Amino acid sequence: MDTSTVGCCAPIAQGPLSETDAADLAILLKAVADPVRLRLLSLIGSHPGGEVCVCDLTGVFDLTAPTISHHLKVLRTAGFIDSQRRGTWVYYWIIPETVSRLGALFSPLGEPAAEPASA
Amino acid sequence: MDTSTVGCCAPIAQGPLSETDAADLAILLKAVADPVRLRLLSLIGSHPGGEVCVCDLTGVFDLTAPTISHHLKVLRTAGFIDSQRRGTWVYYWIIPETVSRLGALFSPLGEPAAEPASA
DNA sequence: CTATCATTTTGATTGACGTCGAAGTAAGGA
DNA sequence: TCCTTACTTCGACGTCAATCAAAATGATAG
Repeated sequence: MDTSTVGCCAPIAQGPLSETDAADLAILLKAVADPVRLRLLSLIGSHPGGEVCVCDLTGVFDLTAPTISHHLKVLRTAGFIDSQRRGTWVYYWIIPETVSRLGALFSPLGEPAAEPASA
Repeated sequence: MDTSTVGCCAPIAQGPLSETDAADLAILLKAVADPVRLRLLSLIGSHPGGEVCVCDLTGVFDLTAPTISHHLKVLRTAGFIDSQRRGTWVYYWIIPETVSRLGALFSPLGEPAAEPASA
Protein backbone atom coordinates (compact mmCIF):
# COMPACT_ATOMS: atom_id res chain seq x y z
CA MET A 1 0.00 0.00 0.00
CA ASP A 2 1.43 3.35 -0.98
CA THR A 3 0.79 6.42 1.10
CA SER A 4 1.22 8.83 -1.80
CA THR A 5 -2.50 9.35 -2.23
CA VAL A 6 -4.28 12.61 -1.74
CA GLY A 7 -4.52 13.93 1.79
CA CYS A 8 -8.20 14.73 1.83
CA CYS A 9 -9.61 11.72 3.55
CA ALA A 10 -9.10 9.34 6.37
CA PRO A 11 -7.56 5.99 5.36
CA ILE A 12 -10.91 4.34 5.89
CA ALA A 13 -12.25 6.51 3.07
CA GLN A 14 -9.30 6.08 0.74
CA GLY A 15 -10.21 2.69 -0.55
CA PRO A 16 -12.44 -0.26 0.20
CA LEU A 17 -11.22 -2.13 3.24
CA SER A 18 -10.38 -5.76 2.61
CA GLU A 19 -12.42 -8.40 4.37
CA THR A 20 -9.38 -9.36 6.42
CA ASP A 21 -8.47 -5.83 7.43
CA ALA A 22 -12.06 -5.10 8.37
CA ALA A 23 -12.28 -8.19 10.56
CA ASP A 24 -8.96 -7.31 12.16
CA LEU A 25 -9.94 -3.73 12.90
CA ALA A 26 -13.38 -4.69 14.14
CA ILE A 27 -11.76 -6.79 16.86
CA LEU A 28 -9.72 -3.78 17.91
CA LEU A 29 -12.75 -1.50 17.88
CA LYS A 30 -14.96 -3.91 19.76
CA ALA A 31 -12.44 -3.84 22.57
CA VAL A 32 -12.84 -0.09 23.06
CA ALA A 33 -16.53 0.13 22.17
CA ASP A 34 -17.59 0.01 25.80
CA PRO A 35 -17.94 2.92 28.22
CA VAL A 36 -16.16 1.14 31.06
CA ARG A 37 -13.22 0.05 28.92
CA LEU A 38 -12.98 3.52 27.38
CA ARG A 39 -12.72 5.02 30.84
CA LEU A 40 -10.26 2.35 31.98
CA LEU A 41 -8.08 3.08 28.98
CA SER A 42 -8.11 6.81 29.63
CA LEU A 43 -7.47 6.30 33.34
CA ILE A 44 -4.49 4.08 32.66
CA GLY A 45 -3.19 6.20 29.81
CA SER A 46 -3.40 9.47 31.66
CA HIS A 47 -1.90 8.29 34.91
CA PRO A 48 1.31 10.07 35.89
CA GLY A 49 4.08 7.48 35.89
CA GLY A 50 2.38 5.49 33.20
CA GLU A 51 1.37 2.68 35.48
CA VAL A 52 -1.80 2.08 37.45
CA CYS A 53 -2.52 -0.47 40.12
CA VAL A 54 -5.77 -2.35 39.69
CA CYS A 55 -6.62 -1.36 43.24
CA ASP A 56 -6.79 2.26 42.04
CA LEU A 57 -9.24 1.36 39.30
CA THR A 58 -11.84 -0.71 41.08
CA GLY A 59 -12.91 2.13 43.35
CA VAL A 60 -13.71 4.42 40.43
CA PHE A 61 -16.57 2.28 39.13
CA ASP A 62 -19.76 0.92 40.59
CA LEU A 63 -18.72 -2.53 39.48
CA THR A 64 -17.34 -5.59 41.17
CA ALA A 65 -13.68 -6.54 40.96
CA PRO A 66 -14.34 -9.52 38.65
CA THR A 67 -16.04 -7.22 36.16
CA ILE A 68 -13.15 -4.76 36.14
CA SER A 69 -10.76 -7.67 35.77
CA HIS A 70 -12.77 -8.91 32.82
CA HIS A 71 -12.62 -5.54 31.06
CA LEU A 72 -8.90 -5.26 31.67
CA LYS A 73 -8.44 -8.67 30.14
CA VAL A 74 -10.36 -7.63 27.02
CA LEU A 75 -8.19 -4.54 26.63
CA ARG A 76 -5.04 -6.60 27.23
CA THR A 77 -6.03 -9.32 24.76
CA ALA A 78 -6.67 -6.68 22.11
CA GLY A 79 -3.23 -5.17 22.74
CA PHE A 80 -4.24 -1.84 24.21
CA ILE A 81 -2.62 -2.43 27.58
CA ASP A 82 -0.13 -4.72 29.26
CA SER A 83 0.36 -5.68 32.88
CA GLN A 84 2.85 -6.97 35.39
CA ARG A 85 2.56 -8.27 38.93
CA ARG A 86 4.90 -6.68 41.46
CA GLY A 87 4.46 -8.17 44.87
CA THR A 88 0.88 -7.99 45.98
CA TRP A 89 -0.28 -5.62 43.30
CA VAL A 90 -0.78 -5.83 39.56
CA TYR A 91 0.12 -2.81 37.45
CA TYR A 92 -1.26 -1.91 34.03
CA TRP A 93 0.10 0.45 31.41
CA ILE A 94 -1.00 1.59 27.98
CA ILE A 95 0.44 0.50 24.63
CA PRO A 96 0.36 3.71 22.56
CA GLU A 97 1.03 1.94 19.25
CA THR A 98 -2.32 0.19 19.34
CA VAL A 99 -4.12 3.43 20.15
CA SER A 100 -2.35 5.16 17.27
CA ARG A 101 -3.46 2.43 14.93
CA LEU A 102 -7.05 3.51 15.44
CA GLY A 103 -6.06 7.14 15.14
CA ALA A 104 -4.48 6.39 11.79
CA LEU A 105 -7.68 4.80 10.56
CA PHE A 106 -9.94 7.75 11.22
CA SER A 107 -7.66 10.77 10.95
CA PRO A 108 -7.32 12.62 7.69
CA LEU A 109 -3.72 12.34 6.53
CA GLY A 110 -1.67 15.48 6.96
CA GLU A 111 -4.13 16.79 9.52
CA PRO A 112 -3.30 16.80 13.22
CA ALA A 113 -6.66 15.32 14.07
CA ALA A 114 -8.51 18.60 14.31
CA GLU A 115 -11.26 18.45 16.86
CA PRO A 116 -14.76 19.45 15.84
CA ALA A 117 -16.73 22.06 17.75
CA SER A 118 -18.97 19.61 19.55
CA ALA A 119 -16.15 17.58 21.07
CA MET B 1 -11.36 21.36 27.14
CA ASP B 2 -8.30 23.28 26.05
CA THR B 3 -6.02 21.99 23.35
CA SER B 4 -2.92 23.67 24.72
CA THR B 5 -1.65 20.54 26.44
CA VAL B 6 1.46 18.64 25.50
CA GLY B 7 1.49 16.81 22.22
CA CYS B 8 2.71 13.44 23.46
CA CYS B 9 -0.50 11.56 23.85
CA ALA B 10 -3.80 10.91 22.29
CA PRO B 11 -6.71 12.78 23.92
CA ILE B 12 -7.92 9.56 25.41
CA ALA B 13 -4.69 9.43 27.39
CA GLN B 14 -4.65 13.07 28.38
CA GLY B 15 -7.13 12.84 31.18
CA PRO B 16 -9.76 10.52 32.59
CA LEU B 17 -12.81 10.43 30.37
CA SER B 18 -16.02 11.52 32.03
CA GLU B 19 -18.79 9.00 32.40
CA THR B 20 -20.89 10.96 29.93
CA ASP B 21 -18.17 11.33 27.33
CA ALA B 22 -17.32 7.64 27.61
CA ALA B 23 -20.93 6.63 27.11
CA ASP B 24 -21.22 8.98 24.18
CA LEU B 25 -18.07 7.74 22.48
CA ALA B 26 -18.92 4.10 23.13
CA ILE B 27 -22.09 4.52 21.09
CA LEU B 28 -20.03 5.93 18.25
CA LEU B 29 -17.48 3.14 18.49
CA LYS B 30 -20.05 0.38 18.71
CA ALA B 31 -21.40 1.56 15.39
CA VAL B 32 -18.09 0.94 13.63
CA ALA B 33 -17.02 -2.08 15.65
CA ASP B 34 -18.31 -4.48 13.09
CA PRO B 35 -16.51 -5.82 10.01
CA VAL B 36 -19.48 -5.31 7.70
CA ARG B 37 -20.11 -1.74 8.82
CA LEU B 38 -16.40 -0.96 8.59
CA ARG B 39 -16.39 -2.15 5.00
CA LEU B 40 -19.61 -0.31 4.22
CA LEU B 41 -18.14 2.89 5.60
CA SER B 42 -14.98 2.54 3.55
CA LEU B 43 -16.95 1.62 0.44
CA ILE B 44 -19.16 4.67 0.79
CA GLY B 45 -16.33 6.96 1.81
CA SER B 46 -14.02 5.98 -0.99
CA HIS B 47 -16.55 6.05 -3.77
CA PRO B 48 -15.80 8.56 -6.52
CA GLY B 49 -18.58 11.11 -6.52
CA GLY B 50 -19.12 10.71 -2.83
CA GLU B 51 -22.41 8.91 -3.19
CA VAL B 52 -23.22 5.24 -3.40
CA CYS B 53 -26.44 3.54 -4.31
CA VAL B 54 -27.51 0.77 -1.97
CA CYS B 55 -27.83 -1.46 -4.99
CA ASP B 56 -24.06 -1.19 -5.44
CA LEU B 57 -23.46 -2.30 -1.87
CA THR B 58 -25.63 -5.38 -1.53
CA GLY B 59 -23.73 -7.30 -4.17
CA VAL B 60 -20.41 -6.89 -2.37
CA PHE B 61 -21.45 -8.95 0.66
CA ASP B 62 -22.76 -12.45 1.20
CA LEU B 63 -25.65 -10.98 3.13
CA THR B 64 -29.29 -10.36 2.41
CA ALA B 65 -30.61 -6.90 1.58
CA PRO B 66 -32.38 -6.49 4.95
CA THR B 67 -29.11 -7.12 6.76
CA ILE B 68 -27.26 -4.51 4.71
CA SER B 69 -30.12 -2.11 5.30
CA HIS B 70 -29.86 -2.76 9.02
CA HIS B 71 -26.14 -1.99 9.07
CA LEU B 72 -26.66 1.17 7.05
CA LYS B 73 -29.26 2.28 9.55
CA VAL B 74 -26.87 1.74 12.45
CA LEU B 75 -24.22 3.85 10.70
CA ARG B 76 -26.76 6.52 9.87
CA THR B 77 -28.19 6.67 13.38
CA ALA B 78 -24.68 7.10 14.76
CA GLY B 79 -24.05 9.97 12.36
CA PHE B 80 -21.41 8.39 10.16
CA ILE B 81 -23.47 8.53 6.98
CA ASP B 82 -26.56 10.17 5.59
CA SER B 83 -28.87 9.20 2.78
CA GLN B 84 -31.38 10.50 0.29
CA ARG B 85 -33.87 8.81 -1.96
CA ARG B 86 -33.74 9.87 -5.60
CA GLY B 87 -36.33 8.11 -7.65
CA THR B 88 -36.13 4.39 -7.27
CA TRP B 89 -32.73 4.35 -5.61
CA VAL B 90 -31.37 5.47 -2.28
CA TYR B 91 -27.97 7.06 -2.10
CA TYR B 92 -25.63 7.18 0.87
CA TRP B 93 -22.67 9.42 1.59
CA ILE B 94 -20.18 9.77 4.40
CA ILE B 95 -20.13 12.46 7.09
CA PRO B 96 -16.40 13.17 7.55
CA GLU B 97 -16.87 15.14 10.78
CA THR B 98 -18.00 12.07 12.66
CA VAL B 99 -15.10 10.05 11.35
CA SER B 100 -12.70 12.79 12.38
CA ARG B 101 -14.14 12.76 15.85
CA LEU B 102 -12.81 9.27 16.33
CA GLY B 103 -9.53 10.21 14.74
CA ALA B 104 -9.18 13.02 17.24
CA LEU B 105 -9.73 10.62 20.11
CA PHE B 106 -6.94 8.24 19.22
CA SER B 107 -4.42 10.37 17.36
CA PRO B 108 -1.55 11.98 19.19
CA LEU B 109 -1.91 15.74 18.85
CA GLY B 110 0.49 17.35 16.42
CA GLU B 111 1.02 14.03 14.69
CA PRO B 112 -0.53 13.31 11.29
CA ALA B 113 -1.61 9.87 12.42
CA ALA B 114 1.59 8.07 11.51
CA GLU B 115 0.88 4.55 10.40
CA PRO B 116 2.65 1.71 12.20
CA ALA B 117 4.71 -0.87 10.33
CA SER B 118 2.18 -3.66 10.65
CA ALA B 119 -0.69 -1.79 9.07
C1' DC C 1 -54.60 -0.04 -11.56
C1' DT C 2 -51.47 -3.71 -11.53
C1' DA C 3 -46.93 -5.50 -11.87
C1' DT C 4 -42.27 -5.08 -10.76
C1' DC C 5 -38.06 -3.47 -8.79
C1' DA C 6 -35.51 -1.21 -4.76
C1' DT C 7 -35.29 -0.64 -0.04
C1' DT C 8 -36.89 -0.76 4.67
C1' DT C 9 -39.50 -2.65 8.59
C1' DT C 10 -41.06 -6.49 11.40
C1' DG C 11 -40.63 -10.79 13.93
C1' DA C 12 -38.03 -14.63 15.31
C1' DT C 13 -33.83 -17.10 16.22
C1' DT C 14 -29.31 -17.66 17.57
C1' DG C 15 -25.07 -16.32 19.54
C1' DA C 16 -22.25 -12.89 21.89
C1' DC C 17 -21.54 -9.72 25.77
C1' DG C 18 -21.70 -7.43 30.51
C1' DT C 19 -22.41 -8.47 35.05
C1' DC C 20 -22.38 -10.92 39.37
C1' DG C 21 -21.35 -14.42 43.14
C1' DA C 22 -18.40 -18.01 44.36
C1' DA C 23 -14.29 -20.24 44.13
C1' DG C 24 -9.30 -20.25 42.94
C1' DT C 25 -4.41 -18.36 42.96
C1' DA C 26 -0.77 -15.41 44.64
C1' DA C 27 1.71 -12.71 48.07
C1' DG C 28 2.57 -10.99 52.64
C1' DG C 29 2.01 -10.88 57.77
C1' DA C 30 1.05 -12.83 62.49
C1' DT D 1 0.89 -22.65 59.49
C1' DC D 2 -3.11 -19.91 59.08
C1' DC D 3 -5.31 -15.61 57.98
C1' DT D 4 -6.02 -11.57 55.23
C1' DT D 5 -5.62 -8.78 51.14
C1' DA D 6 -5.31 -8.44 45.87
C1' DC D 7 -6.64 -10.10 41.75
C1' DT D 8 -8.31 -13.63 38.36
C1' DT D 9 -11.04 -17.53 36.69
C1' DC D 10 -15.39 -20.05 36.46
C1' DG D 11 -20.27 -20.67 35.91
C1' DA D 12 -24.60 -18.70 35.35
C1' DC D 13 -28.04 -15.29 34.12
C1' DG D 14 -30.23 -11.51 31.53
C1' DT D 15 -29.82 -8.45 27.78
C1' DC D 16 -28.38 -6.96 23.34
C1' DA D 17 -27.02 -7.61 18.50
C1' DA D 18 -26.52 -9.97 13.76
C1' DT D 19 -28.94 -12.42 10.68
C1' DC D 20 -32.73 -14.16 7.87
C1' DA D 21 -37.54 -14.77 5.87
C1' DA D 22 -41.63 -12.49 5.17
C1' DA D 23 -44.23 -8.55 4.77
C1' DA D 24 -44.58 -3.52 4.04
C1' DT D 25 -43.42 0.89 1.68
C1' DG D 26 -41.99 3.82 -2.29
C1' DA D 27 -41.43 4.58 -7.06
C1' DT D 28 -41.61 3.64 -11.97
C1' DA D 29 -43.47 1.24 -16.17
C1' DG D 30 -47.04 -0.75 -18.81
